[in-house]
Amino acid sequence: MVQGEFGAALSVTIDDVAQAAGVSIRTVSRVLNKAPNVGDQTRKTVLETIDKLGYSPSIRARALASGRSFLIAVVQDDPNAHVISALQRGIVETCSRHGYELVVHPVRFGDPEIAADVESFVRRSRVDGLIVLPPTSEIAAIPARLTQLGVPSVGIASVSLPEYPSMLVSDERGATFELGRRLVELGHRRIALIEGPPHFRSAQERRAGFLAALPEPMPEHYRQKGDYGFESGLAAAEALLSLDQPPTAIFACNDIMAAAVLKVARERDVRVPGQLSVAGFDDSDIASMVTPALTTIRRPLTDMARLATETLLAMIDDPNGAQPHKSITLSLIQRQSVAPPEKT
Amino acid sequence: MVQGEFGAALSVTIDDVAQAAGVSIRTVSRVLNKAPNVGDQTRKTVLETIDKLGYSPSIRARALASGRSFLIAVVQDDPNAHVISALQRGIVETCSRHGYELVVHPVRFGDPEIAADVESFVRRSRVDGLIVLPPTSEIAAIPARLTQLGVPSVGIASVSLPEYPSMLVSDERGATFELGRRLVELGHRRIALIEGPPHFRSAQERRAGFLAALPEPMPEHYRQKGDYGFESGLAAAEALLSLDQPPTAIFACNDIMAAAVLKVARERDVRVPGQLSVAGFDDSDIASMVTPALTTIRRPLTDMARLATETLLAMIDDPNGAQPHKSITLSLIQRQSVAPPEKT
DNA sequence: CGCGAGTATGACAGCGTTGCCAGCGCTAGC
DNA sequence: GCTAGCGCTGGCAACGCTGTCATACTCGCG
Repeated sequence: MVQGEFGAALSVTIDDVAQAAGVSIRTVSRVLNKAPNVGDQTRKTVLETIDKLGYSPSIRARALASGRSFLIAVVQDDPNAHVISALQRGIVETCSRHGYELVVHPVRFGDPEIAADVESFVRRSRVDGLIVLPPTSEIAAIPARLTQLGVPSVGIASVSLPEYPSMLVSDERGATFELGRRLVELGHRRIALIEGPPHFRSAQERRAGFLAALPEPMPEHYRQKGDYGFESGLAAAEALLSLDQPPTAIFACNDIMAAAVLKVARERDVRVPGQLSVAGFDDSDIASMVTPALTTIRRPLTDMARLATETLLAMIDDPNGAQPHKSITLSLIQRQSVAPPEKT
Repeated sequence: MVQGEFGAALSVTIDDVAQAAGVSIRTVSRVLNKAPNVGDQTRKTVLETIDKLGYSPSIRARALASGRSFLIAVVQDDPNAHVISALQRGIVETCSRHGYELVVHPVRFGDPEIAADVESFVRRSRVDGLIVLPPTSEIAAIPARLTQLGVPSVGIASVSLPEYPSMLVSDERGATFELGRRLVELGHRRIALIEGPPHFRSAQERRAGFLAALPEPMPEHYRQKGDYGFESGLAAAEALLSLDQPPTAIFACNDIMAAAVLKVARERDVRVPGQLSVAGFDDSDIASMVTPALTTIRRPLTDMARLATETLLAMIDDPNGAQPHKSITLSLIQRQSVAPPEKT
């Protein structure tokens, strides 16, 4: 057993510490867990010994003995690196503040076995709780199974699912409503929409909020289907800009498709925002990199992740204390891609 | 104890299975671990019982008993969501094929305590091995400590560090050399460079390869400092395009800065690729979303991650079998932002 | 001066698995 | 016919912690 703090052997155990400090392992354990009823002098001696031997407790053994693994997992699909990465940042940060580690478990949204897959993952890894990211968080079967297993979970989504013991709901509908109203206020009347994948609840929310803000129903040919991918945005933009009466404003349900609109507009010499206003959703990196910079809607992803994680850890600490679903208001980021329509 | 595959209690243990199958727990364990010397009939009975009870072994207990946690970790900074996410995808995929889970441990590149932080993380979590992503993989103190602890690690970087028991080295220098030569072949003579952060080895490599390809030394005022961020790209592009003799080609050391060049060029009505060719590095999502689409260099990130993970798992299985460092060749992706210079 | 209550510590038994070794029955070899 | 050797199985002791309960000691109060 190597001595000294640096490079101490990985195999220093609680027994070594107890022996060196002249106390029982139970007392060392108490010090480690900041339990009450330890004498000041004893605590001091133990801490010094721990330091001297370079001991760190084995999370494995602790897990087995205490029934808690100090591991939480994040369940994610990854259609959008920007979103995942911002969320992960908030989760990990909160985890490490509380002595937890984060395990990532990617899944595929379309997989019919997805709930079974998550269940088997939880059984194997024995994580203490899960955070489920969108769009996977829209699948009710997952929280249903987790609750049945007695494993706490928090979902982050745009709609509230009763199956989740706790959720963080971002009000995407409200935000797109606000965006829609803003376009109308600016004087736009020929307003078009590029939708997200129809089986995503978030896409439905964004559409519903936006449409509700318009003074009259949107004509069918102004509603284009998209799948959040760049190619689909290109196709939709081509279709819209080829119309006899092209729109003066387009809301694409994410920034990637909005970027595609900008590209098509540029190729066709349609001036943005003069002839055409364009708005996106997500405030991803590209929103400020394209020309003109995109007006878009921002979700405070990292903060949401932090909040979700705090909630999850609270549920783990107190399995009975109910955690309410919380709603998050989003903000409209105004940049250069939206302006009043030019007079013709 | 609930019966049936779906929703079986989390607390079915190996004892329950052994009892139900009429064998000892040791035999169940053997079946679980695909150990030899188990009778066909016995194995069949045990497997059926496992299935019937919906049993899955506790990774925690297994970790304690076997000395292996079946957890590996990825150490990452996250300057670039695209890169991290592509790498993570490859790692996780390989992990789950081999029954491992992935723990993420984010760090900050500039943190002077970074090696100590990683060490303490490893001690606590007792992961079986680590994959270190760039740019953190350029810090030699990290593999040095890990090796001392006896924990296998694999680094992914643009340069080979002898401290790593195994590395995956992407030949960024070779790739930017090729890009430089290509620009020269096209007839460019006034060629400029926007560098990455000087303390990143990758940035040094990209610069060195590119400069080596040019027929003569690059004038100082054509070499602009950047930090891989969009803002720094804007500033560098402004400086370059304000020169009396502006360059006819700019290589920005990542796509984000290259996108910034495009934005500035557009604002100044500099035609790309006619008056100015622009190249980036990474082939990130935005490379194909900007107008014109960027010529850039692609690292096969997901494949690299898979390979690194396979290597790590092999090292875990056989701690003595040396794993050589491997070099990866990168490919030049030609899009619309590069063309021969216009005759003047 | 005795006793109850509170504080500090330790002994012991798990937690759910695997490592190690012993032992069973059977076959092959002399 | 006896034994060595092999295939299969089980018993027991870890692995490094925490939970629970017991114990020793201290203090204050009637």
